[in-house]
This record gives sequence, C-alpha cells and structure tokens, in this order.
Amino acid sequence: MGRLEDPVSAKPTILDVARVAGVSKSTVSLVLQKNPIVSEGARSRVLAAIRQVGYVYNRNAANLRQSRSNAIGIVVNDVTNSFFAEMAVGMDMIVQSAGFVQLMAHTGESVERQAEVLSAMLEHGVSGIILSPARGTRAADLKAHMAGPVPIVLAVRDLPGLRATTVVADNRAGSHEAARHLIGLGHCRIAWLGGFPDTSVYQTRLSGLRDAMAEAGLLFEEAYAVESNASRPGGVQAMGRLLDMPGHPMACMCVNDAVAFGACDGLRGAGLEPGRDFAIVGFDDVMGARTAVPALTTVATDPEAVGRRTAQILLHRISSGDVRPETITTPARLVVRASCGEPWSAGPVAAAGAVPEMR
Amino acid sequence: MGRLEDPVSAKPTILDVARVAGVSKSTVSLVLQKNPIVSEGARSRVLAAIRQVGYVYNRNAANLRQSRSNAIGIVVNDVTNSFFAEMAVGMDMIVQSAGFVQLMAHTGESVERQAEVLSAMLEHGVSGIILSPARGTRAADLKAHMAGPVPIVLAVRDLPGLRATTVVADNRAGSHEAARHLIGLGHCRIAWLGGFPDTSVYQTRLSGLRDAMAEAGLLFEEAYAVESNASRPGGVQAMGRLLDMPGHPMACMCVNDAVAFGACDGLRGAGLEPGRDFAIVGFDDVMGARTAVPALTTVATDPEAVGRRTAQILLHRISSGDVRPETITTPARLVVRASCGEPWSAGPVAAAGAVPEMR
DNA sequence: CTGAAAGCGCTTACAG
DNA sequence: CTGAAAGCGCTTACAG
Repeated sequence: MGRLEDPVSAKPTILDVARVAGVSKSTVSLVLQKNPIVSEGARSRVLAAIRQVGYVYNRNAANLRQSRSNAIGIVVNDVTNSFFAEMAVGMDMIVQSAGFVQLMAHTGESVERQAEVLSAMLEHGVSGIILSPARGTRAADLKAHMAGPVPIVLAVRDLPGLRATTVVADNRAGSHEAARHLIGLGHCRIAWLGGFPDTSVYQTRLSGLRDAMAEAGLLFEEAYAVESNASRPGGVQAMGRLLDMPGHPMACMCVNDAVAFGACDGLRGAGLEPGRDFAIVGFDDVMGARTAVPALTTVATDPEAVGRRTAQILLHRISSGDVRPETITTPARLVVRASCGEPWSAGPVAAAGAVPEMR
Repeated sequence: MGRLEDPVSAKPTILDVARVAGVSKSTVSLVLQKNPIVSEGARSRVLAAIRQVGYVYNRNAANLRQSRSNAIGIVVNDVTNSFFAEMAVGMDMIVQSAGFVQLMAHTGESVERQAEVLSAMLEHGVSGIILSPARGTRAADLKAHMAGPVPIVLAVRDLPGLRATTVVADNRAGSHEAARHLIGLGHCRIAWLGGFPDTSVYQTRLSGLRDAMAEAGLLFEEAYAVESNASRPGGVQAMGRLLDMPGHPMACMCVNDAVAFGACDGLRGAGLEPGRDFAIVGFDDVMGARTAVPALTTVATDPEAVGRRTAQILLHRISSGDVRPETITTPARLVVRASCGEPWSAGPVAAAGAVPEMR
C-alpha cells in the first residue's frame, strides 16, 4: 500500500495561517503575541485559521529571533530519591508560574552525565539552570560553566571552593533543635551514628548536637560517635556497635535517614522498638523516611520549600543580572513522631542489657 | 558602581569563531558537525577559536534550519511517586543513548497542567512524547494531540476509547501469579481489597485472582471483594470491614500498594502482623512500597524496564513513521518478601476472632 | 577545501 | 491596522 504523498505533511507556518485568514503574517504574529492592537475581526479570523490548518507555534523560531528563551533547566542528581523529586516539584511550581517552561534532566549521580546534560541545556539556550550536583562533583568540574553568561544556582549540596550561589538546608540549626528535643526528654547522653568526619554534613550536623549538649551543661562523649557508611547497612552496623558498648546511651542522632533506617533495623534486631525503647532521630534527606518510618523523629527540610526558594533565587538572578555568589539557608524543622523520654525505664531496655541512664 | 558596558555580552556565533580562526563560517559549521571533509589544520584552528571566544552551539538555530529536533518529551503524572520516577530514569537511558535529549515535565496529576505541558513541548518541537497520563484524563482530552504529526506513546495507564499506542504492565498475569502463590501456600479462600469495579485495573487484576482460583477448583466468594478508595485510608477501611466478617479469609490481594499499605495498618490495628498472621499481596505501582514495607509480598512491574520499553517504542515510531495504535504489555513478576502459609495457625489469629481456614 | 547566498519560522521596526 | 523587508544563528547546496 505504501503511504501516499501527504500534502499536509509540511507543518503549517504563520504564512499558511495568514493565507487562510486573509491577513498578513505580521498580523498573525501580533495575534499570537496577544497584542491588543489587532482588530477583533482580524483576530477571530486568525484564530479560526489557526484551528483550521492545525498550526502549532514554533517557539524555537521565536526564541531565536528574539534571542531569548522561555526555558529553565533543572538538573537533578537523582529523581528516584523522593527528596529531590519533591524539590523538583517545588521548583516546577515557581518556574511555571513565572511563565517559564522547565527542562528537567537527571544525572543519576554521574559526574560525566552531569557534564553532558549541562552542555545540552546550555546549547538549548536555557535562561538559567538549577543544579543539584551529582555526588563527587568537584569545583573544577563546574568552574567553566559558572563563568558563562547563564546563571547557575546550586541546590542542597554545596561545593567547597566554588564561587557559586547555593541554597542549602540549615543543618546546624536543625541538628541543634533535635538535640535540644532529646535533652528535653531527659536524655543526658546521646550517641551519634553514621557518616564520616571528612564530610561537611557530618561536621555541621554533629556540631549542632555538640553545641546543644554543651549549652545544657552536658558532655558529648566522643566514644559514642560511631562512624559508618551513610547507608542503611551502615546504620545497622553502627547501631550494633553502639549496643555492644556497655552502658551505652538510649538515644542517638543519625547522620541521615538512610542510617536512621538501618539503626531502626538494628534496634529491632536487638529486640528494641525504636521510639519506644530507644530515642532515635534522623534527617529527612536521603530516602524519604517521611512516609516510610512513621515512628521516626526527624529533622526535616521541606524539599518542596527548598525547591521553591531555589527557583525564586534563580529567577531573581535571571532578571536582575546579579551574579554575586551567595549562600542561602532554608530552615530545617524538627518533626516529632515518637517521643521517647524516661530513658531510665526498665523493661525491654533492661532486658537488652542496657544500663539505666543517670539523670 | 553599576555594571560596565560588556563588550563580550553578545553571545559569540559561528561567525565570530570563523573570524578568529581565519576561515569561513561554512567551515566552522562543518567542524561542528564533525564532517571529515575539513582539513586537520582548519579543524584544530576552529576548535581553538571556539574555546577562545567561548562559543556555545545554538542547537535551536540548527534545529530550525534543519527542521528537525533532538528532543523528546517525557510527561510524567507524578515524579514524586517512585514508580514513575524510576520509569522516567529508564526512559532517560534509552533516549540518551539514541542521541536525543530528554525534556521532562510533571503534571502533578492535573489534567489542565497536562494540557499546558503537552502544548509547551509541542511548541518546542520535540520529536516525540511519552505520556504517563494524569489521573482523570479522558480520551477526549488527548484526541487532538494524538492526531497531530508528532508521535505520542502512553505509558502505564491506558485510556479506554483512545486510539493510541500504550505500554502497560501485564496486570492479569501478575495477579494470576500472585493468586497461585497464595493458593500454593494453602489458602483456599482469598479476599480482594480496594478499588472500584468500574476501573480497568480493578477488573484486570481481580480477573487474575478469579481465574487462578477457578483453575485450582476453588471458589472466589464475591462477598470477600471489598470495595474502597484506592488509597491508604481506603485500605484501612476495607481491611476493617473484612475483619468484621465472621470466618473471613486470612489472605487477601489488594488493588494497589496504597491499599496494601492501609490493609497492613488495619491488620496491625487489630493486633495482627502482616506476612505472619495474614497473607497480603499488593501491587507495586502507586506508593513505591518496594522500599517502604519490606514485609509485603507484591506483584512488581519493574518501572525502569517499563520506561526503557516505552522509550524504545517511541523511538521506533519516530524513525519509522509508523502510527498504528497498539497495546504493548510488559511483564509483571511476583516478589515474595514474606511467606504466610498455614492459614489455620492459631495464636494471634484466633485471638483476633478469625475462624481457622478449612483446607 | 572555501565563500557567497538562500532559507528554516518567527519578530520587529517602518512606511503606508 | 497591514505589507514588505531585514535578521536571529545556523545549514546546505553550489560555484570556485
């Protein structure tokens, strides 16, 4: 049978519309731009013609002519991670309401893929880019792009050594608040689980705990800072090592929620119920613990809020031309889902071999 | 201080590159397209000039001239849902390796937003679109777009009445397999929880259960098909109603994983442990139960695989010009995470007032 | 291999 | 309000 030569296969342009409507192509263009200068009669004829010929606006041509773009690029390290997915949704809200379209791409935590994606977006002429950097991104990887004419704002992860505008969560304040919460419940010894001291999250979050304890006249014992991979298995392992220490604390803070997950697993493996027998605090940023572990008390950064804030900042840079690097902080709030005070309570705790806390 | 007049503010074009390299702009264009016809000397001078002036390729201009596009649109109903996020990642893999760039957008389950996003993508001249429809999308909402020249493939959700190519999970087969699994564990009565009979998922999935029971010489009792909203609260409610029925089954299948979540909640509320006291099967498609309820046995459709398959099909349509609507099925496999046989076991089951099963 | 020229689909002054 | 004309940054035959 073969396909017949299709006379309509060439996409209609404003010229076709103009012909059908019986006006000039300037008029069509004016109508498309909703310019009120066009007479109502001409306008409706054009609109009818557009429908009739099945015209679809070629925004790339328009952008080329106007040498501007209505697109903003969002480069996310991992859409699969609900924190970043929700953040992207927040960005979308703002970007959309500002009349831009969002081009979203994801790097899967690959630095090479990130470079490709960034170039692609730049070649496509986006007006600005929000980048949530892939793990392992070095300042040098981004330097060239940061120097270019299109504004790039970093979200969530900061890159030491890069002069860039970055929106990060207020990790120290969140951690501090969580620690005060635990102290308020009566815990005078609190452990720290997971992560490694050479990362900025570890330092910042642990410092919140340290400071809060110091302010309350308590001592943070370094022995109870248990390092591990910042993963769920890491959390299991760290909790195991903590529980092996005689007279260990019955409260801990975890470097992130993956570790908190694992710590809960480890706790249950030892016959303890998190949030009842042992106070445990996580940070909502890796696994979306929000929905998954209802009993877990967490320091939460609202991902949508981060997204909205970041997008606002990018839009501002685009319109103002401002390029001074700046670090912006979004609030982290404590979400208490299980209280676990009375750390001296007997019962399962005692059964697990823990020494009651001293007040 | 004010910003100084920036002499380099105008983005460099191939003309600037040509000037610096001392060649014609045709040559620059040839180099950019990696055309081997250019002499090595000219090529390296051009490459150097590109770096020197900070040239970035304007792909929109190129696309306009060539009247083709290197972009593919992915419209997702909810990136926040890990199933769809992973699906998008699968799509990205294929799209990328085929040399396209992916423009991803999300509709947040809003039909109006979906219409806007689709139009935007079409205006941006994408070569094809993959659409995972927003809940409540009617065939009529998409009819106009489907008739257009750019191929659109639907993913995951099919729209009855729309002549479109759709990639869906093999719900019936998955459901059938799950039912056989429960039967193999010794259950001769199985309940059905959640959803409403006027949806195609409900019908397809329930039919898998019905058929499997019939094949095993068992009777599916309609009284144990408990309708409810396909949500977590709906699941709680449906499970509650089931448990209120005297002599109810100790196994059920749930219309989706949100309901399965709720059913677990309901079970625990009644002092029963899902996967130990009561066999429960969900479908991995709404809430990403994969990670969240480790004890839940599910019928899983690999979201990445769906994404890859869908993208392949779209790419094929783009290159072949084929437009015949077609329904493609991707396999669903049973993921057993908790076995719960011996449905006549006493203990907590009896305590909850359930009558032991008869074999 | 290079240069001059036309054209992709739009917008934008500028006369009428 | 409309038409003719130039130009956005590229590609593409087509002579040289």
